[in-house]
Formats: sequence, C-alpha cells, structure tokens
Amino acid sequence: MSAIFTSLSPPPPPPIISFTEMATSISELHQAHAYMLKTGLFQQPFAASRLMTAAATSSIDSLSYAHTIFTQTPQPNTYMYNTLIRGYATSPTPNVALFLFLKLLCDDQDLLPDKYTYTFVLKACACLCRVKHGKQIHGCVIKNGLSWDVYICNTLLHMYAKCGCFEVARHMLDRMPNRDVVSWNAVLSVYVEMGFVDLAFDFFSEMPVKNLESWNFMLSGYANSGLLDEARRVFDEMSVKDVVSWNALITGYANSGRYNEVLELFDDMQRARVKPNNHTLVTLLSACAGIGALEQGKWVHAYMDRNGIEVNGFLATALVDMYSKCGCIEKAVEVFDSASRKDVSTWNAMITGFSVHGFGEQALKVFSEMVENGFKPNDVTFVSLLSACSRAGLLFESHEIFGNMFSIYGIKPKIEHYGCLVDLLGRFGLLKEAEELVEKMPQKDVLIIWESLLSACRNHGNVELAEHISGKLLELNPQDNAGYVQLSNIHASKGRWSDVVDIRRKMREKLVSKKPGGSVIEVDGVVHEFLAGEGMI
DNA sequence: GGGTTTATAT
Repeated sequence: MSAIFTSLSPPPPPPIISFTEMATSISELHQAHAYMLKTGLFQQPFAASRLMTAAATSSIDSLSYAHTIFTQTPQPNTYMYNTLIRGYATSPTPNVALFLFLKLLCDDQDLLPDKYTYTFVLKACACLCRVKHGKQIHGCVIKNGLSWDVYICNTLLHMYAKCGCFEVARHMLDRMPNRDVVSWNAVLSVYVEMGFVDLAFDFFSEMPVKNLESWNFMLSGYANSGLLDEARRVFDEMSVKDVVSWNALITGYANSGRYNEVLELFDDMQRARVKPNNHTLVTLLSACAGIGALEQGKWVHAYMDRNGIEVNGFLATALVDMYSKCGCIEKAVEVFDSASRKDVSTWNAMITGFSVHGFGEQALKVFSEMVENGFKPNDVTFVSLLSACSRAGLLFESHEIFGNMFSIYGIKPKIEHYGCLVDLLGRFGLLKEAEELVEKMPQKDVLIIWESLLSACRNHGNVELAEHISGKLLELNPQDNAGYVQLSNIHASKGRWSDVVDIRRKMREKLVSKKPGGSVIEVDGVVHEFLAGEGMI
C-alpha cells in the first residue's frame, strides 16, 4: 500500500529548492546557485526558475541577480519570463519589462506569452503611461482569445485610466461581462492618484459594488488633497476599517501639519484595537518630530522595542529624524549606530541631524563613512552637507563638496545647493563672491537666493548692494514682503528714518504685511505654540 | 510542478 502511494505522489523537490526558498540573503542564494552549478541541477529549467524567483520576489529583492540567472539559463521557460517581467514592472525601470516581452515574442519562437505575461507587461505599460504599447498588447490579448480573463481586463482598465484614457476605460468597463469590484477600483484608484477627487467621488457614488479598498481609495483621495473634513466624513461612514484606513487619515492630518490631532487619532486607533504597522509608526514619528513631542516619540520607540519591530530603512530614518529634531542628538546617534539596515535617507537624516545641531565636522565624517560603505549620495545629501558647512562656517570644505558634487557624484546643483553656498559666503561677509555665484547660476532670478544675499548685506551693513538687490526683488515680485522689510531694516540700522517711513507707507499701500514668526515647544509632554511678540498660549 | 488585478509612505 505504501509502495503504491509513494509511486503515485510527485517526487519531493530536491532539498536545495527548499533551501533556496528559505534564503534570507543574497549570499545564501549564491551558495545555492554554486551548488546547483556543481551538481548540474542548474541545467533543469524548474530548478533554475525557483532560484530566480527567490531572487526576484522574496524579501531579498535582487532583480539584477534574478536577471543574471535568467541570462545564464540555456532555455528559460515562460514562467521565468513572467517572473522577471513582473519584477521589472514594479521596479524603477519598467521599460525592461517591455523589452523582455518583445524578446519573448521574437527570440524564443517556441515560447508563447500566457495570461500571466499579459497582466505583468500591461502593468509595466501603465507605469510608463505607454498607451500605444498597451493598445498593441490589448490586440494580442484579443487575438489570443484571452479577453474573458478578468485579471487581464482589470489590468487593461487600470492601464487605460493611468494613461489618461478615461473614456476608453469607461467604455470597456461598461461592456465587461464579468467585471468585479477590482474593475471599478482599478479606475477609481487612478482618479484618486491623479488628485481628481470630485470625479473620484462621482465615480465612487456610482459603483454598484464597493469593498474596503474602494473606501480606502476615496478616503486617501480626500486626505491627500488636504480635504480633511471630507476624509473624516468618509472615515466615519465606513462600517469596516483596517490599518490602511487609519493610516490614510493619520497621514492626511500629518501632511497638513495638524500633529496634535495625529497623536489623538493614534489614541483612538489603539482604543479601536487596530494594530499599527510600520507606516503608522513612521507617520507618528514624523508628527512627533514636527512638534518636538519628545515624550510621545520616545513612547513610539519603546512600543517598537516591546513589539520586536526591527529598526530598519524608513523607521530608522524616522527615529533618527525625530530624536534630532527633538534635541536629542545622542539618542539619534545611538539609533543610527544600532539600526539593522540603513538606506540613503537614513544616512541623510544623520547628516542633517549633526548639521542642525551645529556639528559640521561630524556631519562630514558621517558622509565619508556613507561613501566608504558603498552608499550613493543623492541631492538631499548635498543640501544637508552644504548647510552643515554653512552653519558651522566650514568655508573651505563647502567649496570642495560643491566641486565634487557634479564631478564625482554626477549631481547637478539645484537652487537649494546654491542657497546654502550663498548663505555661507554671506556669513563670512564675502558678498562680492556671493553675488558672482548668484549671477553664474543657471537658474535665473530666484527670489529666495536674492533674499538670502540681501539679508547678508543687512548683517554686514552693505547698503549699496542691498539697495541694488531690493530694487531687483521688488521688480521681480512687488507683493513680496522680504524686499521691503529688509530694505527698511537696513535704512533703520543706518538711522535713515525718513526712508523707513517711506517704505512702510508703500507696504501699506500695496497691502503687503509681514507674517509673524512662530515656534513650538514641548513642556512636560504638552506641546505649546508661540507667535513672535505674543505670550504663552 | 508554481503565480495574477486595485494598495496608505521619511
């Protein structure tokens, strides 16, 4: 009996395949790869495809390694093509998915795309907004008799909507015999993504079926457009809510700077016994950073410790940012050093932390470590570095960094980078050099840059240059108050009171007013807000 | 042999 049973069951997969599927790092996959090459197992498409899938889809997520395995496989099957096309469709380079689809059609004559291939390649078309290619593939779908497949149709709907062809999508949706809730969601999600909330709401009201995702789309549409009352109304109307619903609302409040409400919502969320996920925690931490709510920030950190949540990527960045914005640079360093995984943003957050605390040298040191560890700095890195130099008065270093930015790292300086340099030169009173730099900028007549230079003129009492720049600023934007305010301040500092009165009169005539500055501080776990010239609220 | 559509984010 047992012999018959054994002969009927499929043979168990070789143990190496189970090993491949459990691998948690590239080096383990490399070991499996080496073993397969040594034993000849790699020649079997099934084994090779399992290895490739592990590289392309698991948490390891190494698409380029998956592609290498694909290239080394003598006769890849459709499954392998599909896995790779899917991987590229959701990567930063979806055009490779299209290229692979063409390769499948042209190079491998004995292979045919199947229904899975179409869903993946259409997804790539949607990401790239290539409706022309999408239509051609739609033609292939019809020709191959796959128009009945609801997965393919839903991806087609999404593709047409994403490319702005809402009428085509609508036409298709109305004629789909087997449409389901995902079909409606596929179109709704695009209205929401593009910020067409009114159209989204009309469409949403018309939907004959709705699920939790539909409600979440509508909710996040309002929340992302800053329409918090509408978002709240949708949220309150929902009979079932999940962590995505809570996150969407919380993120909406956080993006509008209503941080106290963020923390209140989080309390409600806990009372509703919905378990926060990493997104929730990241948003909470950024809210804490925004109002300097150290106690709540520490609470989130402790919550992570208690629940064994790994401090990596997003969360490590959010924690470093929170601690440094709340004034605890030592805690920020501690979190940074012990983070299990860092990405470019985590390094940037640490550099920014040192920068705002005035530790220019440390910021530069972290940058060297970042490069030594093989991370590629981005434009944000250089804003942080240059502003670190500016705050710490590191003139020589800033020139070197600014020079290397393009020549070594290939990053073109943006307005922010020039802004940091102008600020630094201004602090040193090198107004002539600063002016020359501004004149050399490829971006012309940027208000904020001239304003920065103007304030340097004020600090160093350079009236002529200040007058020249003020004139320029008022010419560029007569409603801009910085020009008026700074110029009147300069006149005041020189005791030229009649000029001051004159400028203030002009400001009143044009109804330009100066907005008061403000600040927030946490005392005993409560956040207080101040406006310039006011007492404690 | 196995897998698919819509998805909040520093």
